[in-house]
Amino acid sequence: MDTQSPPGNDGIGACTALKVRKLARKVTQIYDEALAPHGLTVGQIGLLASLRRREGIAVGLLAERLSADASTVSRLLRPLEAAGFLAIEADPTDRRARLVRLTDAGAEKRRDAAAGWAAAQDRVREALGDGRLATLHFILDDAHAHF
Amino acid sequence: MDTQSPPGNDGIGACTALKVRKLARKVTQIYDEALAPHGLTVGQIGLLASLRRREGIAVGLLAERLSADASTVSRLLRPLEAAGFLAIEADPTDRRARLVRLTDAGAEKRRDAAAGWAAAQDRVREALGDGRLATLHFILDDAHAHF
DNA sequence: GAGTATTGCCTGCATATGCAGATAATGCCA
DNA sequence: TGGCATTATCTGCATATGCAGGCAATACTC
Repeated sequence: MDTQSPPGNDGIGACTALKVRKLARKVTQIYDEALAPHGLTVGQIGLLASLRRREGIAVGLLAERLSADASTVSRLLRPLEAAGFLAIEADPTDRRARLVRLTDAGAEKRRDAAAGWAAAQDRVREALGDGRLATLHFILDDAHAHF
Repeated sequence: MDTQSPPGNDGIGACTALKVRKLARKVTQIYDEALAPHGLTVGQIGLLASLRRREGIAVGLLAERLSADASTVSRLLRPLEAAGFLAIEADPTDRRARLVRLTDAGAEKRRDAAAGWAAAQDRVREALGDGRLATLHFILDDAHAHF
């Protein structure tokens, strides 16, 4: 036959990766749209949320927390530093490391943007329903624990 | 307080977008690694799986099926066409449109790479378990129906 | 049939993302 | 202490991805 598998089939129409990637594209749009008025993306919010004001965190550790590549994080920092939302300084005890911490402006921006984030979160919650969303989170957390 | 929300909290640690994106990055790696010996990425497999040999499909319709932007699809086609896996020709009835169809080589490559795809799929299945994976698919399909 | 709106696709621009390799600073061991 | 492995980060390269805008072809309206 010359047919591709219809969705729902056990062929590639049931590809976990494609389904997850598709949802990732979609939710990224939803969150970014809601956050656009605040001038942030969902990735940037996540990054700001991983920082503290007093204690700086090394880029590598930050990458680990975000489950992203250090080089990716390194570049994500640039615009946020330029915007004054975070400060980066060399670790006095290890001059290879650069410690990243939230500035007051960053903390304010984070609080400020939380409303947009919550709106997006609500929109997803409404689309899926409380139960489904909770289940999804549970499975995602579980998956992250297994990989 | 100056703390970021610990994971699992109702703060940004519970961000659906970040969780989904993180999993997308992870599964992409798993599938791409398994497909690398076949010279394909998971996105390319998905694209090939959406094509037929006889009937060409317009780029826009293809993009719609893949829930991706037409410009993205347009560019994804390039290397696959260059590799001879798909053929693109102008639609005789509408010269704006370009019809994409699978070549014999493309069909063979698709069959060939199916093994790698299945291996990745199995790896994810093992990590999550049959039940969780089925539930995840169900929720993802449901989500895609709601957005 | 001319003028306008719509459609289909592509290119330019921008971000996200990861890998491999380069650099610099540390750690370790003879 | 010299030399080598390790670590932390960054840069270059590549793909994925979307949006805005541009071009060409088609459809619609009067």
